Amino acid sequence: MQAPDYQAETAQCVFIGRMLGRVTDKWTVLIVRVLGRGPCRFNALRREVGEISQKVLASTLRDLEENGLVSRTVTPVNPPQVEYALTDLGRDFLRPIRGLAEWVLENAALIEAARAEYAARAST
Amino acid sequence: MQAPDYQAETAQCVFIGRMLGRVTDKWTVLIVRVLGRGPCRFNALRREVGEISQKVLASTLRDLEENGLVSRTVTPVNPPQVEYALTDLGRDFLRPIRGLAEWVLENAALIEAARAEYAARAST
DNA sequence: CGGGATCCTTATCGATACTG
DNA sequence: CAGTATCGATAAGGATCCCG
Repeated sequence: MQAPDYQAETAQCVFIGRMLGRVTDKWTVLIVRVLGRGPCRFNALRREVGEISQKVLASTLRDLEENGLVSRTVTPVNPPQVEYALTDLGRDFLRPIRGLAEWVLENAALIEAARAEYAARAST
Repeated sequence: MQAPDYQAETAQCVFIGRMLGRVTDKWTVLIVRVLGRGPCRFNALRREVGEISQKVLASTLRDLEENGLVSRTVTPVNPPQVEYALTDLGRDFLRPIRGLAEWVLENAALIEAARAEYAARAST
């Protein structure tokens, strides 16, 4: 027997899973981290982040904006200027992300060891 | 100018991003959560998790095993019996995951509000 | 400079069928 | 029961061109 709210919990987890999915793709973490150091414009962001196509950067930024983690400020000058920055929510989001990041870093050796052992077992 | 270890930090973040990617697909969180309640066999796991194909379940479990978060114990009886369980590392991993989950739940309303506002802006 | 539109290439997912 | 193998659909990612 399980707790009565098990189904609700499952629904929550699906919701969380979706949010995690939105938030944890390959690039989101990198972008949030760069923006954590201060506002940044599109192409500057692109250079800082590394090997990302503008399409993916644009769509990732749209997602972040849609979820309220990033703000987008257009200054209508010539040439156009668009600044991206973390919102309060986005800055707050750095906290759990850092928690996860720290965990990964702390346990990187264990994970690598597990992977090596797994590879060894597989090739035997 | 930036801190001298910025490149290294970037590499770290790419590593973290990869780990996050491994760890945060649609199903991983759900599976880890179910296993957090105790060991479970393949088909039982499949029923508990919900709408998942055995292919995806199998490959997700392989990934988790490869990263050392889940153990796989085969008991050679008839019919075959395979138990999956969290390893110590996997149990420890619940901590940051829960941190993230809590953050998502705490801020779900804000995120939904941001999404609603964004949608409203877009349709205008 | 900051993207949108398009096309093409790859992973990913799911369903079905088959094995020890 | 616990998977692997195969196939088709679909989504994600990248490259390129173009426009305000």
